[in-house]
Amino acid sequence: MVYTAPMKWDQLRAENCPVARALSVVGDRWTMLVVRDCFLGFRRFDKIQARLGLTRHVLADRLRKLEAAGVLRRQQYQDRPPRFEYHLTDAGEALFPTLVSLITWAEEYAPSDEMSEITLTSRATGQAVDPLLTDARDGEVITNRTVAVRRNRPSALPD
Amino acid sequence: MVYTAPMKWDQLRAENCPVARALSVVGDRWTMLVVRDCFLGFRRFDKIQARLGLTRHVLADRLRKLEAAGVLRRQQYQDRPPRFEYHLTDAGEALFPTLVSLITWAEEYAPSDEMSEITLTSRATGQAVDPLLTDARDGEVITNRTVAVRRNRPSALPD
DNA sequence: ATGAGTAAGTTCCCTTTTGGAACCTGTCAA
DNA sequence: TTGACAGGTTCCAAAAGGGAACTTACTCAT
Repeated sequence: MVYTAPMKWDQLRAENCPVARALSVVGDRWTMLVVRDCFLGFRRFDKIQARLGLTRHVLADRLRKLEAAGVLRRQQYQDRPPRFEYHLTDAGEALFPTLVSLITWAEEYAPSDEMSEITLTSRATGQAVDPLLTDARDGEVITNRTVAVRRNRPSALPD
Repeated sequence: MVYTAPMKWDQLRAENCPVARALSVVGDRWTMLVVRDCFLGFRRFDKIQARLGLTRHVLADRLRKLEAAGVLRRQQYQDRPPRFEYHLTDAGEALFPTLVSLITWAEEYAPSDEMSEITLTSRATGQAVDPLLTDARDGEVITNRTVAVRRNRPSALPD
């Protein structure tokens, strides 16, 4: 068997596959939930920790990594003692479609008996939105049937 | 402080938030990479293990969980000894927009120096596609500026 | 018939990560 | 001066993960 170097999680960001690189930033168990709370407007350590129920040092670690990855920006809102809020950067806000696609998937394939805790509404009309992934060039719907994920050569991964 | 029950990872699927429910299925470090390989047509244990470099018992565990979640379906392709392939179900194929949004994000915000290992091309034209999330009702582009993520009451999580 | 190869796991041991709880620092208000 | 608030850090025990070997049940070339 032709053996190619295994992909270690902590060096995933150097990988050539964009999926691996994205997951090296947001692929952690808690990270997308932290990002969700930032989109919901929760920006402070204690608030996010209480909402998510993760331990404080894991949250501190995730916030550091998200800041290092350029997804969050730490913004001081008081001196003495210095206190910070975590704001989404442009890169962080660009995760919105990912968050939306997770919501859309769960509403259909992992439903809850109760009413969902969050909804997506148009800021212009206030109406619920119905997210659909399309091709910007011609407006065609993007699904696994209409679009192919293809591997390019050369790849670090086995065929 | 009003304390609400912390969210344990293994009971995340019972949560009321669709993001949490989606992540209880695909929020693991390796799971979306397994799904990616299924979209690329890699369906067998050894192949996926060699490509991802994760340990065999972790892969076995993830495949079991993805099957239990209805994302993958185990399909026997030979008897004596019985051997199986892992195929995406409808729920699995419905993760395509999530995968695409991760790819799109990484290409812009976590670029690699080399050419990306995978690309998205139209099955009809063979051309590269330019994914864009829109509202199916009126075709408006969905971003954090045009669409609000809102919390509904009642919620299990603190305000 | 013998040994190597294929495929899909399981088992073992050790390291890393996480969970849970307490502690620390600086400030303000009662 | 005691307590609350905010954002961490530190400690220990438990859980998850990495690495490698082992198992089962075949096939195929020597």
